Formats: sequence, structure tokens, C-alpha cells
Amino acid sequence: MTTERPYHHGDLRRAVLDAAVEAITEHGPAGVGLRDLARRVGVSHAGPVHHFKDKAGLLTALAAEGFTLLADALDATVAAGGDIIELGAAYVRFAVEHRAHFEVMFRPDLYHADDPALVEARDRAGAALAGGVADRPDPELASVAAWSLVHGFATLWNTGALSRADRDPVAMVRAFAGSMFLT
Amino acid sequence: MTTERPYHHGDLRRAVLDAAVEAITEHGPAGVGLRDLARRVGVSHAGPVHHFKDKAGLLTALAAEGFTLLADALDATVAAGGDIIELGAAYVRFAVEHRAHFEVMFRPDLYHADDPALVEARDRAGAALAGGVADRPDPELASVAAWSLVHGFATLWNTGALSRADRDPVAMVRAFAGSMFLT
DNA sequence: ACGCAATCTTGTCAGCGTCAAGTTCGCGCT
DNA sequence: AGCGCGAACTTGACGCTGACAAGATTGCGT
Repeated sequence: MTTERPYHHGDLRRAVLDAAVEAITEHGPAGVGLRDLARRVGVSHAGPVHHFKDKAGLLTALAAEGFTLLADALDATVAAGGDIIELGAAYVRFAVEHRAHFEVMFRPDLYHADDPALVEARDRAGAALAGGVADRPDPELASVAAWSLVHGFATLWNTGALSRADRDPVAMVRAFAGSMFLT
Repeated sequence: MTTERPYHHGDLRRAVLDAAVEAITEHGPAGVGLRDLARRVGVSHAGPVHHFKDKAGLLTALAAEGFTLLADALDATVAAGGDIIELGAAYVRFAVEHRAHFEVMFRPDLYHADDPALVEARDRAGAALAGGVADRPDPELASVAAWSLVHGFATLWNTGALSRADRDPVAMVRAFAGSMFLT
């Protein structure tokens, strides 16, 4: 929090990512700009380029971070003995608590979808998700169904399409997930 | 299909909307530009502005058209005596057949979400969707659950997250929707 | 202590969205 | 019939953006 501005920022990469999260949370992924972020952080307009090469590179890093956070959250709930409903609840909780990450993660047209760090994090999250329904009949289909349910609820909630209900979104998903995936 | 180019295009609005659908289908909503569309259609760079005022205005028109098409499709299936499963199948079929419209519709940060024509079309689609589960216990919750399921599947399918399975998406949603919403 | 490479700045370029002003044309009105 | 009025489109300009190139500054290993 030094008022002076040294030539080297210290951790510009982290600062830009945080600023991006803030900007996306406010104005959506479309309303974010490299120069705008540079201004927020207090560096010159081409500062971020050195860390992310591209605008798409920035969003790639954000998406990869998001998938990692999601995988961590899912792994933590299975480690705590959570069942499918808790897994779904964790998914939705992640989506509403990290809306900016979540919105970028599922917009592959915005980033470099073949980035190795990203695909690794994504596969990790996918594995955690699939592991929750492994003991069911036709796990392939059950996996898709469960994922669709929680993902659809999360996106609808985040886009404001469900905003009439002022209930807690995590409680809601627990309610109807419980009535569909009878454990 | 005249090779000459008269000063007045004839139906520029329709042509720009069609070009936008094509461009979005190829490159996603982020990769569309007013000037690019004008070039595709063969008019000068500010031609479309007169019909849509804004870039957001263009996407507003696209979203409104999408909601109207969706409402029509849903109304048609209930008129044909379709149950909830058929309603969900119609939703998914719309999403995959009109991917460009669908992707814009659920990105309110890209358009003017308070446009009267748009909110009317959206409410019409919402009513058609809610009507399908009106006869169930706790229809409020069932509506959200059913919508989440089909919407999540549609978005995951369209983003390519589910592309491993080369099965027909409409058949898939019928399969697991049937196992969850036992009629 | 020195030099190298990473980090950040400055300058520049084409392309974008938006506005203002001019040009061409369809169409209703008399 | 023809005329004029407003809708449709063009042309030109402005500030902004992302991307690139080249220079300035500094931390760090040796």
C-alpha cells in the first residue's frame, strides 16, 4: 500500500487478475479492457501485456484459476464425505461466490481453450464432478444430468433470470436436487 | 439476387440480423462487429446504425427474435399435447438449432435488457415454460428445476463441454429428463 | 561489482463504435 | 403528373481499444 509507485510493481500479474475479477463482476466479461485494467492498477497501458501476452491470455489465466478453485472446492467436499447433493451445492456456491471466474470459464470463445495449464485444471474439476456419481447405474448419463442441473441453475441465477426468488440459491439447489437424486 | 447494388438495400435490417447470426455461430458473440456485418452485407460502415441505433441495439433485436422463436416453439409443443419431457426436448432443440440466438439471449450485459419488445417476448417464453409444470406439487420449485436441467444441458452442449458424446442431444435430454420427471 | 534478463514505459498503428453532415431515393399528397 | 418530404444510406471524423516495437529501469545471480 505504498503511495509511491516503484518501477516494478511487485506482483502486477496478481493485481491485474484481481482487477479483472472486479471489472467483470461489475460489467460482465464484455466490459473489460486491457487498458482499463492497467489504469485501475496504476501502470502504463501496455504493462499487463508482458504477463498475459494477449487479452485472451488474461482470460485464459482467469479461467484456469477458476477451474483450479472449483476443483479444490469439489475435492474438499468429497474429502469431507459429502454426497451428490453436497457436491452440487458446492458447485452452485462456487458459481455465485466467484461469478467473474465462472462466467469466463464457460466462454471458450474468449480465451485459448488449448492452453495446457487450463486443460489440466479443467480435467481435474471434471474428474471431481464425475467421481460423485460413479456408484450409480449408468453413471455416464447421471453425470451429465447432475452437471446440467447445477450448471443450469447457476447460470440462470447469475444472469438474473431467476432473481424473483430472494431465497438462498444454495438452499434452493439442495432442495430440488434432493428430490431428484434420491440418495 | 441482383448483382447491381441499389442505393436502398431493400431489407437491410433482416440482412444484418442474418449476417449477425452467421458471424456469431462462427466466432461467438464477442467476435461480431457492426462494421464487419456491414461489410458482409455490402453496405457502408454506418449503414446498420440507422436500423439498430447501437451495437447493443442489434443484439437486443437478436435476443428479442430469439425469445419469440423459443416461445413459438414451446407453444407449439404444448398445443400438440406434449408433456414436460417434450417441452424440455423442444427447449434443447431450439438451443442447438439457433445457437447464435440462444447465446445472446442469456447475456443481458450485451443488450438493452429493458427493451419493451424484448421483455414481452421473454415473458411469453417464461409463461410457456412455467405452464408445463403447473399441475405438479410445488410448481414453483419444479419449474426452476426443470428449466435448470434443460438450460444447463443446452449451454454445456453448446460450449462444447459435452462434445465427447456424439449422441443426439435431444435424445439425451429426453433420456435423463424422463428418468427424473416421471410423468 | 557487474551485466543480463525480466519488468515496465513510451510511441505508434490499424480497427472499432459512435456521432454529424451530406446524398440519394421511395412514396404519399395535391 | 410531379413535387417535396422524410426515410435510407454514405462519407468523414473523433476518441477509444488491442497489439506491436523499441527504449528505460531495476532486481538478481555470478
